Parts: sequence; C-alpha cells; structure tokens
Amino acid sequence: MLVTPELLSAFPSLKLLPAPTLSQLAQQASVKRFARRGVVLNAGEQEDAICFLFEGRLQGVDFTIDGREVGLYFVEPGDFCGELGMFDDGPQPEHVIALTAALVVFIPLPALREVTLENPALLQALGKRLATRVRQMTRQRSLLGLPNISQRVCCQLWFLLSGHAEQKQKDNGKNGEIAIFNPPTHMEIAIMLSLSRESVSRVFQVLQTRQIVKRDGPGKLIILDVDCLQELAEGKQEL
Amino acid sequence: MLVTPELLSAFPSLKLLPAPTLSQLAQQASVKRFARRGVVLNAGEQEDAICFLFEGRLQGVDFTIDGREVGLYFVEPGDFCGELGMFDDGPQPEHVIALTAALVVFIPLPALREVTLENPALLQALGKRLATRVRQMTRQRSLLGLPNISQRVCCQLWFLLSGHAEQKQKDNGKNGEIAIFNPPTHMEIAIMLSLSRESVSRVFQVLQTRQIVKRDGPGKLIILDVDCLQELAEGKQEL
DNA sequence: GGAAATAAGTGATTGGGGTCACACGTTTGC
DNA sequence: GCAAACGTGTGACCCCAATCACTTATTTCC
Repeated sequence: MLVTPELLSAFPSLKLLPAPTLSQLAQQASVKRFARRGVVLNAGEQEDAICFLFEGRLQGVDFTIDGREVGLYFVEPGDFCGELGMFDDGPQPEHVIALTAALVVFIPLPALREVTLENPALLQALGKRLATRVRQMTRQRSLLGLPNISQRVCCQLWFLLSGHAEQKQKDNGKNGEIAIFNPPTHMEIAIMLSLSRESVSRVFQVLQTRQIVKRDGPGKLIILDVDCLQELAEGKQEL
Repeated sequence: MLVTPELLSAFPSLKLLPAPTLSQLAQQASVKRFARRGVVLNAGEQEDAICFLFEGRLQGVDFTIDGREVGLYFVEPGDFCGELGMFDDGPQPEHVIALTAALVVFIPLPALREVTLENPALLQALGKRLATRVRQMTRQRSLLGLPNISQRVCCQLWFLLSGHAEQKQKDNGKNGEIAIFNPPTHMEIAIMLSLSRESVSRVFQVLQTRQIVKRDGPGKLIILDVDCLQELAEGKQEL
C-alpha cells in the first residue's frame, strides 16, 4: 500500500514538517495491516522504524520472566510508538501488540534522523513524547505501591479517564455523560495492576452495585459518580 | 559558591560543549549543598533548572497517595536529574532527595535551552538520558509483576549489580570480588518493591546463610555467588 | 560522650487476596 | 450456525506476606 504525504500529515507530530520533507518521508514509509493480537514491535529487538498508528488500538505489553503478560500503555490513532530508538540504539524495551485490527505506518529511523537534523522541532516533539511517557510511567508506578486493592483499581480507572480527556469531553458535550471508551478487560486491568482477574472482577461488582460505574456494552464504561470515583482513587473513601 | 567552567566539564554530558559555551553556562549556574534527607527537587513543582550531581548520592522518590515513600531511581555523581522540564513544561513528577550530604550544580533551564539551539547534540544527549530512564522504568516495572517475593528481591539486587557495572568492574580487577556499593537499606528496597521491610530482611537472611551474598560494613554488599543470584532473579531457582 | 534516630533481626498472629473450580453469556471465526 | 474462545461472575479454601511488637546493633548529631 502506498503512503501519501497527506496520510502522514494526519499525524500531529508530523504536520509541522514542510511539504517536501513529508513527500520524502512518505516515499520511504510503508503501511502494514495487523490483525487482533498481531505483533507490531518486538521487545528486545532493535527496531528500525517508528510506528504511527492510523487506525485501531495498540498496547505496549511486557512479559515477566515467568511468562505472564503485563500491560503498560495504550497507543491511540494519531499517536506513535517505538520512538526510543531515535535517541539511543538500544532495543525496544517492550512488545507492542494490536488490541484490535490496526493500520500502522512505518517510517524508517534513518529517514527520520535525517529529518531531525534540519527540523530540531521534531526532535523536541519526540523528546516531549518521551517526557510524557516518563510522567505516565511514574504515575502508573506509584499506583502499584498502593496497599489497598480497590484503591488501585479506582485509581487506574481515574487515570484512564484523565488519559482520554478529549473523548470524554466530546461525549460530555453530547449528553453530559462521562465514560471510558474501549475500557481494558478485567484481565487487562489485572495485569496492569499486578492483581488477579477475580479481584478486579469483585471490585467492579461493588462499584456497579454502588452505582458508581455502569457497563454499557463491551466498548463503553459509564462513570456515574465521578466525584466518588476520585475520592476512592485518592483514598479519601473506602470501598 | 562560584561555578567554574572546569567544574562543569567534569560532567560527561557537558564535556562535549565548546569552552565559551561552558563559561557562559557557568556564569548562570549555581552550586548548592544539601544535608542528608535534603530536598533537591520537589514533585509537582515546575522546576527551572537541571541538577548536576557533583558529590553525594540522590534518589528520586515518590509518595503514594496514602503518604508512603516509594523509591524510584538513584542519581550518582556525574549524573543529572530534573531533565524532564527541558522537553515539556510540565511539573517535576517526583521528588529528588539527598541520600547523603550532596553537592549539586543547578543550571537554569532557559540557559540550557538556548545552548541546545546551537548544540543539538546536547538535546540528543538529554533525549538519550530520557530513553535510558524509560528503559530502566520498564525493567523496574516488570519487576513489580513478579509473584514471588524472593525473586523480586533477587531481581532488584541483580539490577543494582548491572546498573553499576563500572564500579563492579573496577573492583573486580582489584581482587576478583563482585559487590554492590552503597546498597539501599532493607527499607529502601522494600519501598522500591512494594514489600514490607521485614520481608526483605527475611529474604536477606536466607541469602546470607546460603552464602549467596555477604555484608561488608554498611557501604558494601558482596555478591559471593553471582550465578546463583542470576538464576534466582530469573526464577530458574527457588529460594 | 551519650541520647536519639536509624537500621536490622525475629517470632506470633491474621486476614487479604491468590488460586481453583465452576457457571454463564457473548463474540469470533470456520 | 455452531463450536471454540473469550470475558465475566462467584463461592470455598488457604497460604503468604503484612502487621505488630519487640530486641539489638549501628549511626548521627547535639
């Protein structure tokens, strides 16, 4: 499949590049389709491209030494992953897999490196992305220190909510409803928080009977009582 | 206290800058002394300088919402911290405190930003540092997913060992001894791994009676059986 | 130099959450 | 369209690690 400069300019971090540069990049870029559970980037390998996600949803996952899967972060359309290789030549630290069928644009690292020489703004943008990631990881890390299980789960929900502020707002304007779209499954939440699936399920049970959250089909989790969720996340209230 | 360009050139990441630039930076930099437990950087605040550590030892720490301290990483002499502000204008995500009395050089962010315009290599160096940090955090994160406590502790020791490869090598050449210098206290390890101090203490007890590690005063932990430690860390052997 | 703070070792107790074993509904994919 | 896979709900059991409550070094600092 052919990559057009227009396609590339759909990505916020690339939009700031001049048109000729985009054309040049487009020529070297390639598009790849992934099925659900397809492996986009392999941990431990020195990947040679940055992946820009056009369609679908990706997740960075790690595997513990004993083989259990640990979810790390999500990649939404317009976002990218595999940017670590731009700064050092180390291997990709984690796997990136497709949670749904996905369309990914691969831009080779050497091409991008060349571009950054004349467009330091791009380097700055990539750095900013890394900085954001460090912040996210720090937050996520502090989550794991929480001694209380329900608080961990509520905190995670809270993060998911603030992480997708745009979506929330969009829907908020429609009918005043605050929701998490495509929420992780209980299993996914469990591995993100180093818990068992059952524990997550039990917490959700309480949250639902207490009318704090409500499932609306598989792709939508409505937050009925945002304030309460926040207080639970902050430990001001016990479940 | 006055900052000389020579002082700045003691830092690997600044050494690559031309002498006039160093002089310019030196004029705007300041030196500050911290007592043990002194706060070098505050979480949540938009710090306006990068801290280069000249002497002593710092630690990045976070506090869980319930007030417990969580150790994140260490800063050794020659290294720096607070570099996140160079890429975005967000707040410092974690506190940085002095583990021992420390001497820190503060270089204001605006001054550094100016320098990066003419020396993209510096930006690249900062980015590389961020990338390294993401890798570290990913590793540390995967640690927390381990279901077995002893494995967690052994894995952490293993990381500490590979993280200070230079020191290890140096001493290795002297008398074939492999050791961790200035090892974290049991309490510090506990908070890094979300464990209780007592559990860490008990694991250490077993490691010592099994002649796998050995304390040599407060500032040195000798690893007697590196292979065994590695196998324990990788879960190939149970404690 | 001596008091206070910090670090570390250890047993007893206990309860939270992992594990196992199911049931049940809902997608997914031949 | 139907089987297989997946996501979820729930009870019973039970073990591991947190907690508590001490003691004993070892440092730190007036």
